[in-house]
Amino acid sequence: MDIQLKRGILDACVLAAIKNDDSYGYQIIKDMKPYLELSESTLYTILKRLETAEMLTVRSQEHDGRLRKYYHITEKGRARIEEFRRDFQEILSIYQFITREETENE
Amino acid sequence: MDIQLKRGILDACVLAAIKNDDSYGYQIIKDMKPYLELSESTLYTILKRLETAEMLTVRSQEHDGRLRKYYHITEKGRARIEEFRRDFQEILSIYQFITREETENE
DNA sequence: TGTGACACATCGTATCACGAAGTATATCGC
DNA sequence: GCGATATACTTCGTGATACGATGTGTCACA
Repeated sequence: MDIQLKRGILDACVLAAIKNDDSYGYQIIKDMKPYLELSESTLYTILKRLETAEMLTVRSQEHDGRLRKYYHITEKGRARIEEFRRDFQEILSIYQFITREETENE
Repeated sequence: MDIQLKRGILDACVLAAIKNDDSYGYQIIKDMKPYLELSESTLYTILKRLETAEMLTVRSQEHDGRLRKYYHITEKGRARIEEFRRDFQEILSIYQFITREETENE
């Protein structure tokens, strides 16, 4: 998948991954894998950014002697998903523009 | 529109704007305006990049005493549009993932 | 004992959209 | 004739950001 195309959906995608249940980095990667592959360095960068933007909150919790950081979506985060949904409607009309075939003899 | 989301479609969009007929910078901006606003600095950067990538060719031509650079799409350019079309199918399924509502009581 | 899964972190790099500013010509109103 | 506006292309600097490489540490299993 083209990197530039990926860029636009990553934030919304990560937020969507924790939309229903809190989750942690490693799990998020596994959940998204069927749809979209992303490396750990990329994900943690995104999570940090979303935290700074107050779209999610973090809580550390030990699990089998290993640290896990659970991420919880905020209202701002949900709003971000909604914004993505709206933007995507525009994208769809641009997609039509890009892929339309020239009809008749103009 | 979110810049990151825009990034992914810009190249394909510009190529689509010259897909049927050769065109020049100023005209391309006007044609795309109903779908997508972009500044001159952005467009010319993209055109240069697409030329380097051999997705289009350029020919200078004088018009009313002013220089115009006409851009012509190549086979590689058309292939790029096709690639976009394929990638977009993936994007659609990710869109489903992002926007799906949790059903029943899980 | 070592290999692989789990889990998170940091650093450097390359890509890229865009605003700002510049150059130059043509047209139109006053 | 003069200023404003449209046409047309260019260059520079900056900020955002995905990702590979690399590192830290734990746990399970053979």
